[in-house]
Amino acid sequence: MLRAVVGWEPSFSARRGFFVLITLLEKELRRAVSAVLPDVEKPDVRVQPCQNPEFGDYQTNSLMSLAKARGLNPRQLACDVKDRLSVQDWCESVEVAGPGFLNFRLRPEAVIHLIATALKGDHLFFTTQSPAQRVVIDFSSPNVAKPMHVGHIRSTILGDCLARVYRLLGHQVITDNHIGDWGTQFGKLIVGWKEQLDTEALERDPLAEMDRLYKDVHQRCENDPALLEQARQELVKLQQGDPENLEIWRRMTSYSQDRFAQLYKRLGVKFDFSLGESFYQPHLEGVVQELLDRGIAQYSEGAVVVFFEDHPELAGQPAIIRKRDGGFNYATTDLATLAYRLENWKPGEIVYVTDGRQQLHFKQVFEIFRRWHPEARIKLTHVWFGAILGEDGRPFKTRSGETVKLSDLLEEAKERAYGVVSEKNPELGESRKQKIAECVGIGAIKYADLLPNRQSDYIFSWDRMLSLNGNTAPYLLYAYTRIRSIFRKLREVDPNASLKVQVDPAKARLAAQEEWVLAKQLLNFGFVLKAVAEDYRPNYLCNYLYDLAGQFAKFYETCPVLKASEEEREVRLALCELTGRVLKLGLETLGIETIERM
RNA sequence: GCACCGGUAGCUCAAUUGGAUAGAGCGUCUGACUACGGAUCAGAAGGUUGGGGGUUCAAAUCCUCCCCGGUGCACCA
Repeated sequence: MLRAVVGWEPSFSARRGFFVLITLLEKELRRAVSAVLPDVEKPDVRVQPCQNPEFGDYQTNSLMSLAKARGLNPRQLACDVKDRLSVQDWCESVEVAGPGFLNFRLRPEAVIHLIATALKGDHLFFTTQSPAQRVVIDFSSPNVAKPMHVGHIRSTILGDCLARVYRLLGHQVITDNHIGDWGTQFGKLIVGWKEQLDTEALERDPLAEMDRLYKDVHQRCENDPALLEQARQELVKLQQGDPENLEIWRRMTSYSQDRFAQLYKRLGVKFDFSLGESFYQPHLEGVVQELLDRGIAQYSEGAVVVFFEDHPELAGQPAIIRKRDGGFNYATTDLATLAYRLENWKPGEIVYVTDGRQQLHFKQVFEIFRRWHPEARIKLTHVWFGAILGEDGRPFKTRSGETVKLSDLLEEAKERAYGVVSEKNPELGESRKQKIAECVGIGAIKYADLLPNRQSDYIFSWDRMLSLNGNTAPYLLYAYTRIRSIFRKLREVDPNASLKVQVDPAKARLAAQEEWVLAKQLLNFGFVLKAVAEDYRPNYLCNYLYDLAGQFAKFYETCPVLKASEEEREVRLALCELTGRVLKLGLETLGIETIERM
């Protein structure tokens, strides 16, 4: 590896597919650590960008924890490892700093090389992960006969985003919408349907009509035991396969699915499967019996229950898998679902995206499943999120106190975005304004949802999410349109300019500070995508894109592109082009569509 | 009562999970050549990270005890 540098000739060809310098450095560091400490198996070494450019471009802190764990002098270890490193292809210096940091300073040639190869389309600063995994992502899960509301939006947007990230990184993703299409609510719904269905209203807005029926019967049941009993009877008949009730159920499901499909289309969300709760009904009896047979479950107070007395966190909180009346509940369904997925799809991981209130439920289900299938090598992950609150800090509701329907929310987003676009850019044609409003409005909602740490509650604010300043979808979309505008203008300024931007790595220089900073930010795209996948946290990507857009804005202010000399223009156009590509792909990965003008 | 999650600038949120000087936006104040889209950019002010104690080279982050808030805890999903 050590060799004289006579004209810079990268050895990347020997490492095809590695376009993330951090990954290369980590690999080389692991090799060096193993050389210094031969008994360390697969050392856990992580490299990250320096937050303070004075220290360098990348740093590792891992040697200090490694030294600590082994009672070594951390600074000495850092020096030893440094001596064994051969990273001169990519770094012009490696320094030991402080108690044992290792700081790397990148060679400009290496950065230029990555810029040039990215322009050619060889990569976009990330690599697919290997080995590829098969991942099932379970999200959205609306209920039949109820309108989707804000409660579903985070699951839908977060789950869709995670699916996109995993796919981008080369994993095989199966998305499955576990629709709530079976359960006790159908007793009341069928009573309402038979008694007072308004067919016109049903045609107009089926979910609103079914919601009305349910609420009406539900309310009357409060002080009408006879009606409640009637609802129970209808439910029993449905469960026993009564043709009339089954037909009503089918129609309700069908109406709901149509309506869900409209919303998903508007949101750009797709599912590979929509296997609802009803799909698993035939399996539930067997699940309970098997858990009883194996001694995992037992009878208690007439119900079938699983206890976790030896489990510190779950002790005293049993899970019911069959009710005293013989009915099953959602724990049973989730267990049957898990078994089905394991057997038919053989995934390496299943990710459940739901709100935080279901934490206990999934802990129980996962624990039962591990007892039931101790041999299964599968990672089960509950990706949970906090609530959406109104500006008063209480659960997000309409003025009249109703939950906000998702379709209304999307429509309002579009209207508000339309207002902003019309004000800023009144000369645009009507259809273009409509298109922009749709993109900006939906994008703003999605972005506002993905930006906060998913585990915290967040306050929903139209003004903030639609602002053109700050960390918002409109700001990022605007940054993208400015880039596109440069390329439109380029053809006016220089009709002969090639549409395909290229740089000559031998001649190109990142002379200005702003160019250098921007280029290095581009390089970190892959690092961030990986972090998003590891922690199931799209907000890392949001923050990365916001930083990228901010660094582009500074570059744009200080480095003229079209007015620059030909030599300068080449590399600046390259930075514009690649920033545009990363912004576009990054936003797409968040589920947000980009536009050329706004 | 038990369990889980949170408390960071006036407000809304970050902080690559133990790293170097805790960062953005809004709001407040001051600036920027007629400006490749000003829907922008630069700068200032603003902090004992709820409080105490501990662990160590290093703590918003880990341990412990309090205070405050949210959520969940046997037949709804």
